[in-house]
Amino acid sequence: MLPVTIMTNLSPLAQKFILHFGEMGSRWGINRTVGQIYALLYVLAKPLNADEIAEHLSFSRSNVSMGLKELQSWRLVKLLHQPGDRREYFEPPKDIWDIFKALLEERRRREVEPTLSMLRDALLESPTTEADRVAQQRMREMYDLIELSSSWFDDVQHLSPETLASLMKMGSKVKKLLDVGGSVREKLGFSRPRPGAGAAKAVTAAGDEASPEAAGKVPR
Amino acid sequence: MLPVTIMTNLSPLAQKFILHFGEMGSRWGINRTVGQIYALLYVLAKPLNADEIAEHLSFSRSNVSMGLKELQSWRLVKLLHQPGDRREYFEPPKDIWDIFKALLEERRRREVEPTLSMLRDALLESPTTEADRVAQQRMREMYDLIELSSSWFDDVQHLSPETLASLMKMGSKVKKLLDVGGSVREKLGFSRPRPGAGAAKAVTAAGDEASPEAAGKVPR
DNA sequence: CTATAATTTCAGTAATTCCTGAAAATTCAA
DNA sequence: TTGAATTTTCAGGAATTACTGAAATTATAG
Repeated sequence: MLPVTIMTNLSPLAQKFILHFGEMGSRWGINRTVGQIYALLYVLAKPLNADEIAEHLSFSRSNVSMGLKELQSWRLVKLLHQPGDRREYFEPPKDIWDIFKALLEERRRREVEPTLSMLRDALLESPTTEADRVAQQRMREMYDLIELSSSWFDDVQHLSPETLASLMKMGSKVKKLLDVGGSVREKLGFSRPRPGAGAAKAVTAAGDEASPEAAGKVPR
Repeated sequence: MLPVTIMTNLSPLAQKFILHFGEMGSRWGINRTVGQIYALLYVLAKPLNADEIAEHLSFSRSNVSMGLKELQSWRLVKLLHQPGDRREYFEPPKDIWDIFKALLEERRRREVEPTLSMLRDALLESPTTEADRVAQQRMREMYDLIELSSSWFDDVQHLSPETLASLMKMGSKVKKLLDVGGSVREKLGFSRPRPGAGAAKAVTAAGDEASPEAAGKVPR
């Protein structure tokens, strides 16, 4: 383990960063190679072609090719060309917020959408036994929560980085906004939960019944 | 692959759920076994002991033991005892919100804390070359963003499920609260960003400089 | 205590995932 | 077109991770 990878032409600082991303890769659902390629592009902050990457990290050319494909599927690197150079160059989106959003979006798509879809199917079946009735009850709790947070995420994702940053800095203080008298909230149209936008379903725990059109695809 | 696992005494509905969690396990950073054990405990909605789990899923007893240890480390199952029974029983937290929070919390601890810590170290070093100066600049952008979202998460995590659900249902409408005249915001003490609570640092992109005490451990 | 039930550890093997080099496919300048 | 430059594919071996059964450890009823 840790096969003393030789990284040519990289400062100790950059190496530390790259090795860390390699090691964390497995926890993040990408492999060592992919993590290191991404980290390299990120710290060097300039477009590199596949040969340069292979050279820096001592990976085979084909490994780099596969890694870049993977990174592109995550939308974590973009392909570009240098004038007068036939080779493909790669770099991450320059705004870190774009990277952040791409990461969360892709993760939801791969890690939660399939489960949501499975749950939807399972909830459409008619339970025959008591055990299945209980099972569906549990699945509905899970479905409601995932659906709620998923569409919340979908929603705030379109805010500008500045707005998002402001909201985050407020932290749990947003709670107080819910507490201020109804006047402000009514003005903003909070009398019923999130009208319009085909989004969040009712949360079982919170106990407020959704309006018919908001109840969505899964019958209750 | 898919070794036609025989699951004894489980309805097709439960089986579908369990198999899905097994398959998704790898994407979620746990393995098939662990995913299935969790799913089993979740759908059956009653405490089971290790032998029962092994029986249901056709796993070896030792595998179940390891899987349960893993699930406990994620705080996704709790150990309990049945009166007059010496064996250990397991069940997930009954409130789905607790499960949700445990999951996010543990994920942050394993997937982002180490990176934050690595970045902190890297930012403490004095860059010698221009390349290192650039590298540190990139690392700082990453550090600021992760630190911001991480402490935001830390913050809202303590809200009650009901409050969280309300906020989520508002979705991007919270933005409007930021837009209403300064009067309300001043009342709530938003004149400077998140005073108190040792939390969010400045966001480079948002361009507002943090006050000295908010700048935190990493010198700028 | 002792005996037995229950759980954990761990070495060995099975299964999976990763990585490489060689060959195939694609692209594009001339 | 042609052919050199570039990228992709993929079979096979390397490395890693998962799983099992047997042995060791721990817990507790008697």
